[in-house]
Amino acid sequence: VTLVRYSLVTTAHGPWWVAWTTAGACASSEGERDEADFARSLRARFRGEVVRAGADEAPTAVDWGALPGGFRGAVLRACHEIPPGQTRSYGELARAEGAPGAARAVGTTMATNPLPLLIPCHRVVRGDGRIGQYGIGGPARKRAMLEAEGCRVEGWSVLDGRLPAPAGTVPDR
DNA sequence: ATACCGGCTAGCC
DNA sequence: GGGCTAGCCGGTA
Repeated sequence: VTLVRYSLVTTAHGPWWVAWTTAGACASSEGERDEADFARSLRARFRGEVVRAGADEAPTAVDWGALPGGFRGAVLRACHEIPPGQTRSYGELARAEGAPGAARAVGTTMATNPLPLLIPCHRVVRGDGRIGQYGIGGPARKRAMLEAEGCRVEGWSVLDGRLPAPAGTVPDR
């Protein structure tokens, strides 16, 4: 019987719902979403109590046990390590997992990211530098997020995915 | 088993 | 640079 708490947190990329267990964050959703809808989805996914808590209690740690394992879990962990202001390509993540042809599967994994922002799937772009797709808000949102983190972007492409994050770059979440 | 489906890529105009 | 194609792979029905 797990206790899941949740709150609406203010982030550098707007308001987001975040839910967490004692181990860390376990679910997230865009802040525009209806609260009852989010809470309902939590009750469907996790057995036990779901209660609202204060935003200041929201963790930055991830409850990896509540997330998918296997290939997807490994890719999510790799994505989690991409620093702000940097990007990696779908193909790079695939190669890092020893599955060099699985770029497209990485894309699918990003599209079903259970913790957007905390697991920064917006930092995963196409191999040719183009921004690629983004589930919530589309490529325009993805571009805005990358720019907000200090990535140099021209048109729909990132110029350098490995620039060090400028001073004052906002932390994850 | 088997047949799709996708936040992709490499190759070729 | 752009546009198109076939190939790719993990996940899901």
